[in-house]
Amino acid sequence: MEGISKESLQRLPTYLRYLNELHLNGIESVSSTTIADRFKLNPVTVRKDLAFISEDGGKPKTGFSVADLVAEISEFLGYNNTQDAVLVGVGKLGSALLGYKGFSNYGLNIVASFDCKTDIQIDSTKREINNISMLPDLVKRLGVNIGIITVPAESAQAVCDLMINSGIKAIWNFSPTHLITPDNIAIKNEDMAASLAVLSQRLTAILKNE
Amino acid sequence: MEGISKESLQRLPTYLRYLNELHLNGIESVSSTTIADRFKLNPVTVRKDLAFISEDGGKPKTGFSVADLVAEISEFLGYNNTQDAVLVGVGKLGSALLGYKGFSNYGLNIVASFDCKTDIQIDSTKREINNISMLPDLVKRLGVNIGIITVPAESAQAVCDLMINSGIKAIWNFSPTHLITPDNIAIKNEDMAASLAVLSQRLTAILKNE
DNA sequence: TAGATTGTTAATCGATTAACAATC
DNA sequence: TAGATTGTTAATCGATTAACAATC
Repeated sequence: MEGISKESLQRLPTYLRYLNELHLNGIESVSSTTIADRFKLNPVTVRKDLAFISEDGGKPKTGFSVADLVAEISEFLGYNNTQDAVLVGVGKLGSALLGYKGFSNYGLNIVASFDCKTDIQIDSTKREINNISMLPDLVKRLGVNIGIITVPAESAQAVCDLMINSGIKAIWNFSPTHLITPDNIAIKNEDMAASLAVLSQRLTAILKNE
Repeated sequence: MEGISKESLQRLPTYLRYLNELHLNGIESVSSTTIADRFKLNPVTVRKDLAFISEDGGKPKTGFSVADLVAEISEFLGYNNTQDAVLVGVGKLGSALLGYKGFSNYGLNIVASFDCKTDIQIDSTKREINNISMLPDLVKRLGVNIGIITVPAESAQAVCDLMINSGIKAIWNFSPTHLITPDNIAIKNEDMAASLAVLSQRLTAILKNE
C-alpha cells in the first residue's frame, strides 16, 4: 500500500470541515460530485482522496455516509489522540496562536510557552510564560514532540537547534526564515511571503485581463 | 513564453531572503549548487527558476550575480511598487498581522483595518479601527485591490462577499474556512489545518522509523 | 428499467531530475 | 588546459483527469 499524497492530505481537513457542517444539518450522505463542486475540484480527485481513508467506500446512486467519513477522516488525521506541543516566542503572533481555541479540534495541545525576555510570567490569558532556559528540561520530562516557533527571524535557527537538541521531532515554523534541519526531523516552514507571491501574481493576471 | 509555475513562484521569496543575506555579507556571486544545498533542492530546479527571472543568466564557473538576482527577483515579485490592502477582523491574529513590519518588504501596505465590534477606535499601536460599514466606501475611494480576512469562520464568507462587492480583487483568507469566490477573484486560503496535517503525518512517519 | 454514482484503468499533464554539450 | 558551472533536451515521476464498466 502506497502512502497518501501530500496534496490529498492537505485536502482532507477541508473536506472534514464541510462534512461536519453537513452532519450538523442532519444530512446523512453526500456524493463526490457535491464535495467537488463545493471546492472547485474534479469529482475523481475527491473519490481518490476518499478511497484512501474510507473503509466501506461509497454507494452508487447515494454516495458516501457523512457520519462514516467524519469519523474516518478525524481518525486518519489523528484528531482523536492529542499531541502535545511547546511554543517559543510570545509576541503578537505567538499570543494569537496560544489563544486560538481551534487547535484542540486538530488534536494539538500547546502545553507550555517560552520567551527569552521573561522569567516566569503570566500573560493576558493567565497562561505561564517560561524562560527559554526551561525548555529542554520540560520537553524531555513531558516527552513533547512538536515545537512551534514564533520568534523573529534572527533567533529562529537558534530556537530550532535548541528544540532539536531537547528531543523535539517536528517543528512548525512561523518565522520568516527557512530553517535548516536534519532529515529525521519533520519541518513545516509557514512562509507568508510565498503565499503572498502566489496571491499577487494571480491578482496581476486578473487586473491585466480587465 | 509560458507563465512561471506556482512552485517556482513560491521558491523565489525564499531565494531572495538568502540572496539578501549574501549581499549584506559582501558576497558578489553564487552558484545554483550553493543555493540548492541551502534549501535541499536539486540544482537544476534552481537554475530553471532563475532562468525565468534572470536577464543575463549565470556565468559558467562563477555562477550568478547576487546583486542582479536581488534586483530581478524583487522586481519580479512586485516588491518595488507597493500594493494597498485592507484588513477585517482586529482580533489577536489580525492585530499580529497589522503590527508585522515585514509586509512592507513584500510590497504590501495595510491602509485600513475594520471590525464589527467598534465604532472608530484606536488600537494599541495607535491605528484606527473602523467599523466594517465604512469598508465599501473606503475601498472604492482608494481603489484598494487586496483584502485580508482575520475574522472567525462564521463571518468570513459574509466579509468576503462584502469585499468583492466593494471592488476587492484579491483575498487573503486566514479564517479556517474555504471561501467561495467567483473565478475573476484571486483567493488564497491560508489553511493551518492543512499545514498541520502535513507536519503530523511526517512526524508519525519519523516516530515509526525509530 | 433508467440514471446517478461509484471505483478503476488508461491517458494526459506538469514538474522534477538526469544527461550532456557549451563555456568561461 | 582542466574543471566548475551553466543552459537545454530528454527521461522520469507523480498527480490530475478522461473514459467506462459495474452497481444500486
